[in-house]
Amino acid sequence: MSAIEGARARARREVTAAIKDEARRQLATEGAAKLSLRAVARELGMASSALYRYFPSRDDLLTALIIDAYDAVGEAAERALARAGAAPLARWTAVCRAVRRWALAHPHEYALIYGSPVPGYAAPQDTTGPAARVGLALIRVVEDAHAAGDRPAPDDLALPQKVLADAERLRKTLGVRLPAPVLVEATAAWAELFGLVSFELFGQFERVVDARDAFFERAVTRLARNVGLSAAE
Amino acid sequence: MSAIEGARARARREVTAAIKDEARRQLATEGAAKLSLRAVARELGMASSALYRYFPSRDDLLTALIIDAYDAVGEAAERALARAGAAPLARWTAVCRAVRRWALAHPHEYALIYGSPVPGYAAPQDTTGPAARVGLALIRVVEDAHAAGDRPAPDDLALPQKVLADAERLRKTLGVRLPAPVLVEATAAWAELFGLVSFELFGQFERVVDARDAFFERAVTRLARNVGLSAAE
DNA sequence: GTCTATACCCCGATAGAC
DNA sequence: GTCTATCGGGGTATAGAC
Repeated sequence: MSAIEGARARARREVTAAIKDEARRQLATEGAAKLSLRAVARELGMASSALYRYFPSRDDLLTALIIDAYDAVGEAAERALARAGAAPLARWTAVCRAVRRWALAHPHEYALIYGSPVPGYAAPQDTTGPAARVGLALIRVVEDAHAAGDRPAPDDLALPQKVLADAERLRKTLGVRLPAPVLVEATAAWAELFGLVSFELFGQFERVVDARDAFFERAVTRLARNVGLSAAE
Repeated sequence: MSAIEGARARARREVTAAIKDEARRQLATEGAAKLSLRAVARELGMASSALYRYFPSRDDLLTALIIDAYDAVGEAAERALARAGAAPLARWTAVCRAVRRWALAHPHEYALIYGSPVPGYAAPQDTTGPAARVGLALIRVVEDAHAAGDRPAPDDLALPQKVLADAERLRKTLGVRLPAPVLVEATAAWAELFGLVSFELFGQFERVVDARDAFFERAVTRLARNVGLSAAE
């Protein structure tokens, strides 16, 4: 009986995976806005109505793809961090590079999570955890460097009360051990990192930046400096 | 005769404008990927086939919307610059603020040009001119500041040959009078600025950054410093 | 330049048989 | 859990009359 249950569960997992794989393929050709259960079913040789046993609606399939994508880029970032050495700048660069590499390898999944919101689709709460993973990896790098000593953080810019309040809240909810000004700087660097990647992926660098690898390297080194990690170590 | 021609031309311009207005409205509810000539025609009380006299295909309408959007944000940036005073940092911030303000006021047009590419749509060459306007406004700020003296540009980061070559090419094609390292830094700041705006508009700051205005202000001040503009002046 | 009509496609979601 | 059939929409694009 439990063997049968196991077989059923496995079959269900496999079909679910096949549906998501095909949906990801269609993300590339049609885009998230036009993701269609019928087209997925057609390609899989199933009746469209059968898919509703796996995903109760189109939006649920979309949600699954979004969570998977956040998890994939988050895992890429975390693995890069685990493989990196001890030098703070090298760790920072490793995470940034991993994000860009994943994005270049999965442009349509990247667009799904970091591009324009899909009209009519409202992200459920379940995506926020996976969505935070890259940011947390970056914070961890800065945190470690900071814990290892010195690094007075170039917080010579004015820091308004409200921004400070955000940072303090984040410190608590995420358990970050980092001075608020540094956390603010890290948050900005997080957004700016994705600005670089998005511009490259979404075509803004066409006829502007050709040496993409080297340009990116240089830019994230600057971002590292903004959060208090210097090259000289 | 020429009065008739004038009337005809005016009518054509007006209908064209009405089509684009309605299309922009639909951008908001359906997104660029689902922009539909039929729906536009229906809303305008025209037969769908009549629209083909104005835009030979859906993609041509899309192109018109894209060019308009680039021109609108570009003009917002340029007007902000024209109104700004002489202080380099203030000028930089004014342009950044204008971009963000326009984006917040026109989120769907912003998504159209800075969000995920529309699948199956290939941007024609005509968009590159308008697309460059914001970047050029930013460069002009740095250029003026640089021409006004000092500002040794913190180019203490390594600058590979290939990146230098890109910068030199840009210097020539755009007629920029700026040392290559500074131009590289400005290009990165340009992408990073839109990273900040996109994260805010596309929902990544949800439950992360609440004090959006102040956070943005602080972040673009940092970007200004990255391109060699300091607060102390 | 606008219309109707048409060819030929697409979709999400559900009902009910097996 | 899969199917067929169905409801009730949607779309691009063209032909040909006016």
